[in-house]
Amino acid sequence: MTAPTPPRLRFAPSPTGYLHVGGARTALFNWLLARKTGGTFLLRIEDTDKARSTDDSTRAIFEGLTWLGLDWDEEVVFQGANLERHRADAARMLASGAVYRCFCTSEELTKRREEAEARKEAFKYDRRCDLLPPAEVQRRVSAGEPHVLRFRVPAGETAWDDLVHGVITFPNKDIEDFVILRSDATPIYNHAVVSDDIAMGVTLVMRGDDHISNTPKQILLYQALGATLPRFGHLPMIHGTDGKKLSKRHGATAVGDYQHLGILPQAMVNFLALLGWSPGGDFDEVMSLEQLIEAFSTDGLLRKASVFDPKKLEWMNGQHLSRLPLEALEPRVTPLLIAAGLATADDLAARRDWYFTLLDLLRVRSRLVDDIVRQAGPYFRDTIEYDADAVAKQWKEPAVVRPLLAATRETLAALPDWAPATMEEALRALAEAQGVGGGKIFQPLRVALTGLGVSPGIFDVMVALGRARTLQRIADAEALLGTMG
RNA sequence: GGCCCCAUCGUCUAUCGGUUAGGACGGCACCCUUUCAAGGUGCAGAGACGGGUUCGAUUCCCGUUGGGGCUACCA
Repeated sequence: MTAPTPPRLRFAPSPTGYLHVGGARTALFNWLLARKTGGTFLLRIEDTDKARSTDDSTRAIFEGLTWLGLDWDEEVVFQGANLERHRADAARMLASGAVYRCFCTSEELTKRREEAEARKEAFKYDRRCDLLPPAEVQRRVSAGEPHVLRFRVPAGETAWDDLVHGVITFPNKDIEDFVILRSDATPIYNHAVVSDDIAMGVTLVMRGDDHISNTPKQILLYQALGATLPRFGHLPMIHGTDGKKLSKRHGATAVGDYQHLGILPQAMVNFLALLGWSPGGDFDEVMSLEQLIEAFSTDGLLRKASVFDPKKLEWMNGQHLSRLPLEALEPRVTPLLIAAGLATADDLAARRDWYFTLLDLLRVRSRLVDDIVRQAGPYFRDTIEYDADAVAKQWKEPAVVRPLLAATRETLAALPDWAPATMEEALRALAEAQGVGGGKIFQPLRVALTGLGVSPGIFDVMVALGRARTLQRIADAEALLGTMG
């Protein structure tokens, strides 16, 4: 036995959209394995389709990976920059006889394909150009006739021991002589991938299930190029709730969408990791990136496609929201608070302790980062808005509520200190003196202080608000109630 | 159509031949409680079907059915 060499892994997205959650999960598994084994995680942008590739997409991929915390170890490789090597590799295979020139135009091919389909036959390139006499090939090449390079698929079968599926075998007769170089001398996907993976020294190719049928072609290419085969592993797809491949019509599918929805990167990564992978046995599903690395193993990779459940993602996010150290949560919330016009960076920095206490209060009742911001208004604004439903329910009888609030205000104003225990004791005593239950005091008070029917515990609210503002809010409410009676 | 992959509660999963088939999300009920969350407890809910192999199959094999992917001079 030799000591296992740490693998060189890569994530190779094409910049034709945004970073899809499926792609993000593929990247994550590659990254986790690299971090777990001391291997190397590489990033390659497959921009050979110039018509569809955009700089925006490339940027979205970088931003998405960075947001998720998936860093890559070497300089990003842009596939488009390797054109000359792709051509040289193709030329080598032409020289060795592994590929041949094909003069069939795509129009002809399309026509033949349609005819075959009309006859309900499976279309496969018939190798007619491989049968051309060498002299004719020479003549047409000299005449400058456009042509592609096709790989001559040998007889036999192609198989590999897939990291997640075990042995997968394809009879070569089912693989057509595929194009590797277009007539404009640019490489086709499979060829560019193999050429680059060889050049980058990739030893383990982990990618989506949808690439299984590309793998035998790529293996043939490795062999024709005389290169050492990497290990292959095919991850199951992620489906929408309807069981179909996740796509735009399922709603948010880009990781950027979730970032904007208020999902934490920790939660996204945690959720994605558990889609198609399980550490096995009993375990706490809420895990940090570090814990994921620790627990990760290719043994736990599943074969079945999984359905993306936004509900569970939200739950997962709520868990992370509550468990994250406040120092780590703060930078996720602060920009949103500032953007909402509730506070300034200086203000928050100046009362950091107060701010952290408030965050701790609000995050328990939040699933999304935005939920925190949505609840924060009453603690920052000078004036509050009254929720109509809350008013209708808790201030139903102004003539009763108003004097109770006045008594509450006076009781609070007379308190020796501004501590929850003191407040509770005094207000419960007040309730008893008034012959009402605590709720009759607390609920209208909540509306007076926050304008809302729901909030953190009322004493926590008063501490967060401070004595002056609390008393002022109650006085404001009394005045408002006076106009309602 | 051809080739390939897949198959445990609605969803994510545990189980590596012997379990009352366990957990999580979601749902429902209850508890806690000044509201809402959080938390706690409980309930409902699964081995697609048919053959084998075996003393014994969710688990191994074959078939059927169902789902998915690929089938370009896209990636």
